[in-house]
Amino acid sequence: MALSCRAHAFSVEALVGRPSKRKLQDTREQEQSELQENEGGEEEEERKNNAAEKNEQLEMPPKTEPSTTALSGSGGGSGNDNQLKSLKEKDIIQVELQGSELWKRFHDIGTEMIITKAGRRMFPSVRVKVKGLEPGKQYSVAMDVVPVDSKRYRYVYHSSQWMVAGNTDHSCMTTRFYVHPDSPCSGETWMRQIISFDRVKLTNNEMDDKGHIILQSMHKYKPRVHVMEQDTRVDLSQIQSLPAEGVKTFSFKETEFTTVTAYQNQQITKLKIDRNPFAKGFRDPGRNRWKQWLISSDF
Amino acid sequence: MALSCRAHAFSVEALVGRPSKRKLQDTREQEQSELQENEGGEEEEERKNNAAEKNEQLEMPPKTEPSTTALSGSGGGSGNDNQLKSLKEKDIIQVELQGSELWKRFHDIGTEMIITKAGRRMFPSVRVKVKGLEPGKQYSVAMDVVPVDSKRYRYVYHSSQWMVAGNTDHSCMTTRFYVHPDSPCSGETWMRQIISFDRVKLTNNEMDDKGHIILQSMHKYKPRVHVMEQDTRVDLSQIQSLPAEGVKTFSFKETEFTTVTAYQNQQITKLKIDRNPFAKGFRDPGRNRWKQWLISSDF
DNA sequence: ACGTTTCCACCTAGGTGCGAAACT
DNA sequence: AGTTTCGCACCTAGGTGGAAACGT
Repeated sequence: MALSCRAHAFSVEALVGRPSKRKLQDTREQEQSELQENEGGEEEEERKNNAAEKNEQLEMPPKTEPSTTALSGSGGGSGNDNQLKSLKEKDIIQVELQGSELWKRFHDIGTEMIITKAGRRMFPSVRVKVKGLEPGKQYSVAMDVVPVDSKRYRYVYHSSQWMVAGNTDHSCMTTRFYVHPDSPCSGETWMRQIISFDRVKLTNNEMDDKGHIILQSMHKYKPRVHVMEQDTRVDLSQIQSLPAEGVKTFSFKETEFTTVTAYQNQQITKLKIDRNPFAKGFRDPGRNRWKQWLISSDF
Repeated sequence: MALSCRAHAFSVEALVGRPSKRKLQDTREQEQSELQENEGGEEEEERKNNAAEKNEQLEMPPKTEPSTTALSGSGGGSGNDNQLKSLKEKDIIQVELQGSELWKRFHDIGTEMIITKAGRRMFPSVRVKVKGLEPGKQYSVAMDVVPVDSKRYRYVYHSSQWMVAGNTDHSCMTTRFYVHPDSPCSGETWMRQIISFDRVKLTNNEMDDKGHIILQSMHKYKPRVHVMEQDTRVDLSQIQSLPAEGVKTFSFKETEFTTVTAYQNQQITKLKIDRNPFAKGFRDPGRNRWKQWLISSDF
């Protein structure tokens, strides 16, 4: 493996599968506000290649909640609300998405993320706050991106909508895994700071050797955040799959996105330009002023 | 303490003192050059850049040694030569300074490092290769900067020399400690890469809260590299002092420097401008061309 | 047609020494 | 007089989307 100690992205065959909690599908919106989609780590490894049978049609954009928190009980599956409330908050690992307002604005339009051969950052990026860790215990925090379904999508301009255009060819799909550079770190330190995954890069290059997360274009994905107990002395730079135990997984509906190599929906382009500091050059007023400069100055 | 998990610099009261192994002081330089050649089995790969060296008109080009290696026996400091030679190389942690040619060129003039309130990087920066670690074991690698003596210095222009100008007032001296961001990491991974401390910043602000290394201006210092066995589960972000055991410390004579807030020796300035990519704007040819631009163009 | 790649102007972010000003 | 600070022009390094070229 050509990854250096801090390359942070690793192949995880075992995680390829999509979420199989189908009965949550329609209630997912509420879960976002109450408990998000928490996927208990323990039973993740057997989810391999459940083909996505249905879900062929697009869904209506969900209504947005102001802030988003995901809880994790002990076991795995999203426990129910009452049960969770009966536990002390300290005992429950809780992950709160930062910047969820912006995420929701994108989500309402239909978030698109550009992927390139060299690797492209996400905007918005995944940023979370964690609560309920044991202060003295060591944890690692990681992120990956998993398919939402096995469909290929196509953007229909005249209706400004994404339509199913076929099925995924599961050729060389290995899910990579970005370990947050601060890992491992004490629960106290993790909880004191905002955990940002802004350096994560997405690529469509299946041969990528820079440790970026490999995705297929024109597919729907969602990022996931994993909080891992680090009591055993495993070297994260070496492991090939998630530890079976002591892993809590969180995801947020509003962070779902469709991969593209060029933006399809112009509203997305506009919002990106408007909010991403690096795109400031494309904000309107006085654009192309330099051309007039060029005209008026002679060499 | 306001340090985040990866701020990497920590107060270490226990390390405040100046080096006490005085008998090694004068022989250290020989150790450097002798040891780099002995048991010369597998360190041949680093000989690449010698030919590319262009020598400026400055001082005589020093007969450049390709690299500088320091060995560590069992104890804390640099063990003695004979004893080391009797051990197998694999059992000896060995740290080789990268870029020692450049360091030596600065050293021959009298290296100066600028320190600022906001924090200033070092140039050259400390970069090392480590050998002799146990591949599977976990290590952390750190750097600190310790006084060479308790003297205050002054640069005498007409003789181009640094002269003792008084003694240090040991007021608020706490040695800080920069833990390499890859820590902790397996010996295998550490040995596979060049370990660079180029993000280290030096400051003269005793109140610094950004984790930079705090130094006093007009004093002589030397950087040290520490290789720490990480078998115990200590959180480096929390510790206040170096572990007593399992730490090997290395330093290199040619990395000594004098702290300044503005360069004193113009030969140092010239060499910095010549070699530091960020100072390219001060390299001579066509400098100030933009002014003529300004004159010929009218607004 | 449609999707991808490449190059580019335009940004952010931040590391240089300079030189004037300020400090002591 | 010797040091330190600050704003600055000039860099490196790299993240944007546009637009044209390039597949397929």
